[in-house]
Amino acid sequence: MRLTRAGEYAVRCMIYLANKGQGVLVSKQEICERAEIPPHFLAKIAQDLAKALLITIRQGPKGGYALLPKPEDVSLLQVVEVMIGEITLNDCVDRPQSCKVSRQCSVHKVWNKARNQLRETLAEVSLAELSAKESCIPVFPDNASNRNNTE
Amino acid sequence: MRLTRAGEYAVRCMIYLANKGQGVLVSKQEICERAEIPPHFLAKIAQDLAKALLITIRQGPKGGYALLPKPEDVSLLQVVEVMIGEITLNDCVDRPQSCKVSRQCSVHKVWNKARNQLRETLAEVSLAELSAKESCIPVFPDNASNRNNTE
DNA sequence: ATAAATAAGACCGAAATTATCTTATTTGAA
DNA sequence: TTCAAATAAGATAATTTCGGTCTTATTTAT
Repeated sequence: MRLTRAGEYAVRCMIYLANKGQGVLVSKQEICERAEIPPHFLAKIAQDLAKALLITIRQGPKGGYALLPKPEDVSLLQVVEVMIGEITLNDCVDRPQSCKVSRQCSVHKVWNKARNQLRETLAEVSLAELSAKESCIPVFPDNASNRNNTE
Repeated sequence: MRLTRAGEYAVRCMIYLANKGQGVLVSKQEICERAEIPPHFLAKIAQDLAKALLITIRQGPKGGYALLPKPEDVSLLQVVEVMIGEITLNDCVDRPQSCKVSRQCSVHKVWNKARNQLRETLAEVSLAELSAKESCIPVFPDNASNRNNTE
């Protein structure tokens, strides 16, 4: 019960882009190197992010990725669920047929509460907040196009 | 990011046993049939539960499983974590080396909060509470050796 | 036109999951 | 005290998911 690598990479990629600023084009190569993501793997992840309208992709020379919405409009939950689907924690919560009396089931209720809390916690935080603070993704001086990070 | 079948089966088995009452021996067969668990799979799960001192196993004719602690002393979290290990949600939370600056990382902090909340929610509820209410595990009249369920 | 850069999706190996099967071992009862 | 019932213990196997790579196509700056 843990986030997949794809989910982890997607979060790193999005924070890196958020750090550059909305709409700022960044080459795939740069993202891969700085955020330590296998190039071909990022390509696949980026396609999912683009499909979800979280980034735009530009092909050709000088191509790359750019954050589409404003950083404050993208939650951690959004990014994660684009990659791993909606979080349910328990089969029973997702598929009523796997549990005959799901609505009344006491176990179901606990999992449902846990699930709502988890999604809420991840939904509360935006890319803007995450990239403003120190994170696992290295921030180089030349990246600070839209925000200072002097401390 | 969801509970495994093994975890789900373990919960069902424990609730079934809790319904019978602490120390009441129940045959593996009965549990399998009523809680719909593949027999050989339950055998393996039971070994883990026994190792964690949540049940006792009796071999031979008239053998079976019995709940070892009092139902109110076993939380849903305990049962789940016996099967899937300690819940961490994110690699970064579990293994400091996977994240260079884990302690200061803003993403890390969110996952850590989410993880603590999730574990807390699962820890709050005991087998006693779960088996007292309606659940996915069928309760037959002859099972009500220690509690009535007339409504 | 050409070369650079990414798209799209097939492909693949490793690991985890979800079992099942086989061979002990225990134990109640004839 | 033997026999059969019931579970233990661990090997094996099918399936799915994960993590990643590879190939071919498409886009686009120069």
